[in-house]
Amino acid sequence: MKPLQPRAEQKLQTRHALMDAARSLMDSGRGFGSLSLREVARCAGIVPTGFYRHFDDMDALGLALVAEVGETFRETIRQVRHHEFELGGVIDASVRIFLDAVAANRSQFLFLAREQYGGSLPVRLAVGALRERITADLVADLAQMPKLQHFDTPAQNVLADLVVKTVFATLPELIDPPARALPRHATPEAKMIEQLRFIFIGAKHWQGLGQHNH
Amino acid sequence: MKPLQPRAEQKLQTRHALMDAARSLMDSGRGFGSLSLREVARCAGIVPTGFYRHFDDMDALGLALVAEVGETFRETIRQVRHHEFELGGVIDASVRIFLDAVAANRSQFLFLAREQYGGSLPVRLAVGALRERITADLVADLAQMPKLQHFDTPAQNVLADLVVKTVFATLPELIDPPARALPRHATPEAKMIEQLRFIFIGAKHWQGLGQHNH
DNA sequence: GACTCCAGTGAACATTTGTTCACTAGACTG
DNA sequence: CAGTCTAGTGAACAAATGTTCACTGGAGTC
Repeated sequence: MKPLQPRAEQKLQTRHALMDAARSLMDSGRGFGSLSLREVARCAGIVPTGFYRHFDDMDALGLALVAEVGETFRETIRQVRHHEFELGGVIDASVRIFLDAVAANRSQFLFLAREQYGGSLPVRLAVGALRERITADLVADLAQMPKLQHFDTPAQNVLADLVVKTVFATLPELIDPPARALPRHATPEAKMIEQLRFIFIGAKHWQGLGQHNH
Repeated sequence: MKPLQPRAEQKLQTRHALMDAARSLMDSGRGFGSLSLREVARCAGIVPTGFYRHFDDMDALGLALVAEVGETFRETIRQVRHHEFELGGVIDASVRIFLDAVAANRSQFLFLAREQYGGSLPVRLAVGALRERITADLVADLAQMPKLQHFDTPAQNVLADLVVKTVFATLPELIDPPARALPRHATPEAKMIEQLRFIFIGAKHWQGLGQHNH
C-alpha cells in the first residue's frame, strides 16, 4: 500500500469502522437488510449524518462489503494455487488453507454466508458476479489437471459450479458455533474434504454428458 | 382435512393470508427480517393489531413459514420415493419431480432459499432442524441402495449431507428468473442432474474414509 | 332468544428511522 | 500565514414502527 496523506488515511479508517460495525452487528444473527443506517453509524462511533460522507446508501455499504470479502476470497484462492503440489493431497491442503482464511476473517465470510442469497437485489447481484469470477478461475484450473482431460468445456463448467456451490454452501457451518461437540471424524474440515473427494472421484470416473445408468 | 366450523375456518384463512402476504412481500428481493409487522398485516388486509390474534411475533410467523415449506418439501420427497424405479434413471425422475414441486410452490421455496442462512436465529434453527430430518431420511434411503453397500454409517451421513447441501444450495437459481437465455444444455434441470450424477459416481467408486490420493 | 366468546377495529403512545441543512474545526494548499 | 476544503457535528422533520387498550359485531352455545 502506498503511504497516504493523514487526512485521507483517517477517512479510510472511519470507512473501515463503518464496515466493521455492519459486520459485527450481524454477529448476533441479524441480516444485513435489517440493519439501520443510524445503528451502523452509532456502532462505528459517528453521527448518522457522517455516514453519507462515505456511502450514499446502505446498499452502497453492502456492495463495499461484498468487494472486501471478494478480495479476501480471491487472495485465498491464490494461496491455494501456490500450494498445489503439497504433501498429503491437493484437496487436503486446499481445504486447510481455506479454513484458515475463513477463521482469520470470520466476520467477512459471515457476511458472505448470510447475504449470498438473502441480501438486497444489488448485493445479491454483486455476490453472483463474484461467484461467477471464482467459478471461471476454477474452470481454468481444472482444464490443466491431467486427470480431467476427458472433460469438454460444458462439463468443466458444471463441475466447477458444483465445487463452488459446495464451498459456498458449507460456509455457514464453518462460521456458526458447532453447537454440540462433534463426533470425532465429523469436524467441518474432515467432512468438507470427504465431500470434495466424492465429487472428484466422480469426475475421474465420469464418461460424458447425458449418459444414463439404468 | 376434517371440515371445520366456519368460525375457525375463517381464522385459518386469515392466518394463511398473513403467511401469503409475508411470502409475496419477499418477491421483490426483500429479506424476511426486513419486513415489518404492520406491512405484513396491511398486505394481508387486516389492521396491525389483528396480527397478534394469530402470531405473537414476526418470529412466530417465520417459524410457521418454515413448517409450511417443510411439509411441502417432505411431501415431495415422499412422491420421489414412490417413483423410485421409474424409467430413465432414479436421478432424472427425482429431479423432475422436485423441480415441479418447486415451480408449483415457488413462494414457499423462495422463503426457504432466502432464509436458510439469512434468517433470524429461531428461523435459522428451525430450518436447520428441517434439514437434519431430511438428511436423516435420505441416510435411511441410501442404506437400502444395493450399489452403496460398501458404505458405513459415517460415510452415509457425509454423502447424504452433501446431496442435501447441493439441493438446498441449488434452490436460489431454480427460483430467481434465469436472466439471460441459457446455453442449451445448461438448464437448471440438466445441470442439477449432472451434478448429482458426479456425486453418485463418486460414491460408487469410493473406497473408504481417510484415503489419500497422491 | 339471551349470553359468551373472540377475530378484527381504531385511536393513541413512545421510539426509531432516513434525510435535510447550516455549522465547525482542523488538515491541506498556495 | 491566509484561505480552502471537508470529515464529522447537532438540531430538526415527517414518516414509520411495535405494542397497549378499550371497543364492536357477528358467530357459537345454552
